[in-house]
Parts: sequence; C-alpha cells; structure tokens
Amino acid sequence: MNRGYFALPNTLTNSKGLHTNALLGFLNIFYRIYSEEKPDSIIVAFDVHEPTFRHKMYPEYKGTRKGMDPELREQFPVIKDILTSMGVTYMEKGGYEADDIIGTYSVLGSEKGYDVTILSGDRDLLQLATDNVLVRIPKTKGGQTTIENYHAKEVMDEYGVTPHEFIEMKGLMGDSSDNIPGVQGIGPKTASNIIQKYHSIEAALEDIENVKPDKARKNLDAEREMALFSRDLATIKLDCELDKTIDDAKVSDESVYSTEVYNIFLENGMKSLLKRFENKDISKDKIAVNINVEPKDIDYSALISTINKSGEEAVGIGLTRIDDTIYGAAVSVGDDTFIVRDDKITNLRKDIKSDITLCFISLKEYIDDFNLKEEDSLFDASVAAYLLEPLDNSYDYSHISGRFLDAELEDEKLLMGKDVPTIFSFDMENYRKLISFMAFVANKSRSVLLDRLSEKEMLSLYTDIEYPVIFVLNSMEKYGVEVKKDFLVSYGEELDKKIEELTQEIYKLAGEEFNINSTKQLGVILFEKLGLKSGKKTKSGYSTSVDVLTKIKDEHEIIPLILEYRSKTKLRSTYIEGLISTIKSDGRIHSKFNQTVTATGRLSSTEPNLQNIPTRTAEGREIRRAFVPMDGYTFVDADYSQIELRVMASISGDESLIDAFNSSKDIHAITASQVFDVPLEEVTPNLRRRAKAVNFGIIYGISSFGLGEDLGISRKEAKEYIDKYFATYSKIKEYLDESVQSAKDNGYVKTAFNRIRPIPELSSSNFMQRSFGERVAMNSPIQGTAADIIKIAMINVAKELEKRKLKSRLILQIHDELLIETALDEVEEVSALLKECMESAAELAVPLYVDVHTGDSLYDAK
DNA sequence: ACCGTCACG
DNA sequence: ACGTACGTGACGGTA
Repeated sequence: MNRGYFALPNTLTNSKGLHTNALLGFLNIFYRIYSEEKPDSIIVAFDVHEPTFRHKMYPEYKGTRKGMDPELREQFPVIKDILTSMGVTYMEKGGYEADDIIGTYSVLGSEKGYDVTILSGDRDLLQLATDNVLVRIPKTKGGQTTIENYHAKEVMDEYGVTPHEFIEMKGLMGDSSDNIPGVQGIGPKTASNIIQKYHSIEAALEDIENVKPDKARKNLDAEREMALFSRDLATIKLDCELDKTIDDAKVSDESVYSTEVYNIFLENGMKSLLKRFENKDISKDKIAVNINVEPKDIDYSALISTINKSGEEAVGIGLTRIDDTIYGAAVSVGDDTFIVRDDKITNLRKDIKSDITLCFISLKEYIDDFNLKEEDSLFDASVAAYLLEPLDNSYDYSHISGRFLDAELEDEKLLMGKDVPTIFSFDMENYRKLISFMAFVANKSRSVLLDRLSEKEMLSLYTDIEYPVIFVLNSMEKYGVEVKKDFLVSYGEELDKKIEELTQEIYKLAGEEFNINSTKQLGVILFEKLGLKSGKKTKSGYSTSVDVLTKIKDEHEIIPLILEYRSKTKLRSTYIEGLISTIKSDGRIHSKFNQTVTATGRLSSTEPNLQNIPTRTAEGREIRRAFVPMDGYTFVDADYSQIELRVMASISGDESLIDAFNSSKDIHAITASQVFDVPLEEVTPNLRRRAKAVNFGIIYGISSFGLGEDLGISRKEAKEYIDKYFATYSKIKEYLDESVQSAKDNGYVKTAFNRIRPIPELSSSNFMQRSFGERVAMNSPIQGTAADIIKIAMINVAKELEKRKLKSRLILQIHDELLIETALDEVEEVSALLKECMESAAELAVPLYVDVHTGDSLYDAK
C-alpha cells in the first residue's frame, strides 16, 4: 500500500473523493503476481497501529517516522473490504508487525512443504529467504514495474551474506527508517565486510582486536550491547501465535474475479483494473441504477406527443454521429427511454413545448444540426459539470454519470469497440444501450447540476456567462478565418532552403550526420563528443532547451546554428505544414474553441490552436500575414491592456497600485519608479524590465527562485525585489496571503464572478506539490477573473453586432484579445463598439483599457 | 502514451 | 537534497 501510494500520483481520486492510488498500486501488483503464480493460498498481513513487542524492548523504535498521510490512511479500510470481497484472507494482530506475521507463515509453509512467496516492498524481508521461500520485491523504474526475485542464493550473490547473516549486518549498520541505532560509523559496506568474515556479531566480538578498520573496531568494542540489541530488534519473529492456518486461506479464480469484485472496482472508479476481467466468464451487467435498460422504439410523432403530454420539465437527448451524420437518437423522458431512428429527430427542439428544457451533453456540437438558439430552453450538462469540477479531464456522458449520478455503464471501448463507429461496424444492441445511457445522463444530471451550481452561487455564472458563450463559440467556429495557403507554401519553401543549409553546416561542425531533432542524439553530440558544458538534466538525459543552449552559445559555433534550426523547423512543422493541413475547402481554418478544458476558466483552441500563432520574433510573426479577412472585409483587433494586473489591483484594493494605473499608462515603468525608488523620468529600460518581471511574477504566485531564474539574478537578490514590491504595495501581499489561506480553508479559490478552482495540491504532504498549490491559489482568481471578463465582453460584442444587424463577426479570442472580421463600411462603428463592449464588461476599481487596431492581415492588425 | 521542446497569453 | 514561476496545444522522438 505504501509503495502504491508513493509510486502513483496522490491526485487520483474517485467520484466520492476517496484517494485510490495505493489501492490501485496494491491491486495491480496483487493481480499480476496472482496470475503469474496461481497460488493455492494467500495471506495479506498488515501492521497494527499500536505498540509492538519491539516498542517494549525499545520505546524509540520507529521513532523517526512521521505520521501516515491521511490520504494513505483512508485507503486501508477500503483495501480490507476489497480483500474480503475477493475472498483473500488478511491478518493483523496487536503486538506484532506485518513482518512477523509474514515470517511466521513463511516458516509454517516451509514446514508443510509448500513453495512460499513473500511479496513486499521492504528489503528487510530478505532475511526470510531460503531455498524454497522466495522474496519478491517490485520496483518501479521509469514507470515500468519490474520484480526482483530472491531465494537464499540471490541474497548471497547480491549482499555476500546469507539471509540469516543479513540480520547480523543490520545489527551493525542499524536502520534509520526504523530508528534502529546499530554501531556508530558502521554503514552497509563495513557491516558487510565484517559479517562476511565472521558470520555473526558474536564471532566478531570474540576476535575484536582484529576487526578492521580501526574506527569500526573502536566503536564496535564500545557499543557491544547496542550491536546485539539492534540485531535482536531487526530480527523478524517466526513464532507468532496466529489463529488461522495456511489452509484456511485458500483462494480461487472464482473469488478474485467475481462479479462482486468487478462491481466494487467499477463503483470506486478504478476502471483500469476492469481489463483484468475481460476474458473472465462472469456477469458484467452492472448498468445504471434507475435506468430503464430496455429502451422502447417509437416513431417520431409518437415521441413528440409523449413528451408533450409527459408533464416533465426537461428531457435528455443522447446521440452520436455516425460518419458525420445523425441517424437517430435516444430521448430520456422521466423514467422511460425512447429510441427514434429517424432524421426528423433534429426538429425535436421546435416540435416539443417551448418550456420543456432539452438537455444535451456538449450542446455546442449539436447547435447547427438541431437549429438551436440561445433563447431556446436548453441545458448543457458538460458545461455545468465543468463549472463544478473544472479539473476533470472529460465531461462526456460516462464522466458526468460517474461524478454526479450513481450510475455507470460498461466501458464504452468494451461496448463499441475501439474505433469510431461507422454505419457498417457497430453492434446495434450496444449502440442502443449507449445512446440510451447518454440520454439518461443528460436528463437526470440536470437537476443535480443545477442544485449544486445554486449551492455554490454559480447559477448566474452558468446562465449569464457560460451558457451564452456556447453560442458565441459555435459562431466563431463556423465562420473560421481565411488563410492564404499560397503564402504559407512559399514561406515554407524559403524555410526549407535555410533549414537544408543549416543542417549541412551542423553536420559539418559535428563531424557526423545525426538527427538534430532528437534531443537524445543532440545531447550526445554536444555534451559528449564536443565536450560542452551540460546544464540541467532532464529525467531521460541532458536538457538541450533554449535556456541551456543560450548559456553556452559562445562556447561553440554549432550552438547558434542549432537554435536557428530549431526555430525554423518549429515554424515549418507546426505553423506551415500544420496550418496548411487544417485549411478547409472554403479556404478557411475552423479551429475549435473548447470551453471545458482549462482549470482557470480560459478558453482553449485546438485543431489547430489559433491562440499561439507566433508574434514574438520577426520571422515567426510573418506567419500572421497569411491570416486575412475575406473580400470586402478588414480586421479590427482589440486587446486589453494589462488586464490581469488591473484585476489584481482592483480585487486587492491596493491604493498605491490603483493610483499607479490612474497616473500612468506605463505600469511597468511606474512600478519600477515606486519599487526601486527613483523618479519616473529616471527609470532606465533595464529597471523597467526588472519591474515588469516582478509584475508577472506576482501574478504567477511569486517565488524568489522563479524570479531569479527569469531575471538571471540570485535568489537572494530576487527576494529583495519581492520584499520591496510588497513593501510598496502592501495590500497586494495581504490579498495574496488571504487567497492562499482561503484556499486552505475551503479547498478552492474563486474569481470575482464566482468561478471556482479546487486546489487539491494544498493538502498534499509533498512540499513541492503544496508550494505549487499556493502559487495556483494566488494566480487562479486573477487569471480566472480576467477570463470571466473577456467572456462577458464576447457575449456583449456578439449581441451588439446582431442587434445592429451588422455583417461583421467575431472570429477569434486570444485570452485578452478579440478579432472581428469587419465589413469595410462598418469599420468605425465596429471599432467603437468593440472598445466600448470590452471596456465596460466589468466595473473595476481601475478602468479597463483597450487598444484597437485595424489591418488587412493578422500581422497588420496588431 | 509520454517526454522534451517551443509557440502563445 | 529536492526542484519550482501561472495557463494552454502541437510537434517529433522515443519507449
């Protein structure tokens, strides 16, 4: 359990909030060994949390141990229940440790002539190995579990001592984790040498004058008692009184692979274990509670009248596209589920009473098929679920049901096969089950989600911000943006030439041809062959990142060439080839804007990502020339000036920072002036640069390490900057401290519009994780509030364009920036409207300021 | 599927 | 001694 807990991320939790990493680690290794060994009997031994006989010998025994993490502790009762269901005997006994129970059974088993296997993460158990007692120690190396196997011989090979002598060794070297003292100054090496020569501590003591080295001899002579005592402490007891025999602990395939066990894993969200049941002949029909698993077929008009007569306030729809087409759907009405295989289903919204809410999972995907309007009665379970649990990775039907309903369906992959279903490839029976369950989830989750939103005071966030945004995003995706393929192709050819030249020069300087894109090969060339200084390391070798290479760019002429090669191949693969491949037949790119991805409330953009088109270097910025308005249109682009800093100034109520915003347009310069205490006119570019770095650092949840790294200064110096900043803007410090404190108290932080961000890392026992949680607590309300504000602006812009019947339309959002493809005769009106909508999106203690630009490409509009 | 890298805010 | 600035997505290489 302990191994599993530390080997797997302790962020794994199930729908009830229970941590499952130790359970998963334990059960995975259990099943692996079980299927390998096919044992007749199994006994699982646990420690008991009360003093044992060793504590009576030595009250300081295990005295250095910290208490068990609560996230691990809570998993013990669960594993015991699971073992019981699996028909596996477990044993714990006051006064004994698990090791003693294991030792005793290993002897009992041997006496009966059984082959005994001990499975443990603890090397102490090696003392129990014999010719027929095998000790198996699983190890995780780079994510792979390998198991080291020890009979007596392998212990001998590795340690040079017999298992029994292993105890003598421990007596000499002690064990810091159990707080066994051993002898001063004797570690594993000396202990092993002494025991190899004498085979026991007593024998060494009898010949004490010849024990080497000198230090060991002196200390051992002085600490005779302690050595013997330590050995006794380290000796596993082999004669515990236990009330079960090995034959009482029989196991069978039937009990460890039972339907009951399958369902326990399902209910606890431990889906990865289910694949172990794939070829087992048991019933796996645990499907949702309360769901009518026998959907009724019905024709479309009958469905409409059933719904309209049902008296339900909401119905749910479940469907998937098959080869891009909707052939029918399941509809959940009260406790019934109906299947209609008729494409008239896409008229459903207009054919049912307008006050019956139609519930979808991922509403945005179906707006066009069903001709849905914002003012229709609709519900999006995915978006609602995202608001409540913004850290989840998915908001599809199975995740929503797992999280918000006590219902589960078989794994979709098992049900439908791995591939996307096509009209020829799916199993009708399973398909019916699937869409019925989807409809059920869409319908039944609604009231749960709305209640929870209301409890958290997030209803208005859903209704007034997220729901309208769904329609804005749909429209942006539909319009897309025109991209000049020819331009990209010719720019790509230019790059090709330069990349080819660079490649040849790099090969020449390296003295051989290799794959420059392979960090592994590149690391060998730079740091071994050419002998350059390697900076930080990564998990799998040398780091060759920009900051490492920049530090050594003057050391060898190959380095600048590699940096240039990198930036050019990046442009080519991601922004030339990548973008070209996504241009649709209308000459436009229709990127997806995802509303349920980020932890903070921002949008994300995929297929392709249009939120990271290059701008920082001249060469990369060229790509933006390819993004152009259609004929008769131009671009109007507007971005918020320093929105996150303004949000922070406003929420914290820091008068100095608020005044700073009111008195100067250049916030970094005025920060420099105030923090470094020089008149505004005397702020040098360098001073301003540092102040800017501090401003960003503050938003990210400042650390002296991070700031120091960014500015290339010492941590100490960075710390001084931070202290000065907080002295100047004292309410900022108070505000950030409060954010962290409230996150610790509540488990989450909130934006100004009540969007929540849970921070499970704050309760971690790991320092790094906890520190990360603190930075998140500082950053999320700021980044999240800014995200809320621009969403409000988007809604208002879209409304205003529609209200005024303008031809112009919003086509891109890049976090603090909006792009409108604007009809030429609407430029002035749109520019004014855009600025006004964005600046009035929220009322802060400092004004929101927006810069507006126009241009005939994305390059020119910024 | 994951890592390292690098593009953006 | 560890190993970090916050939030994303796409690519090529590697296992």
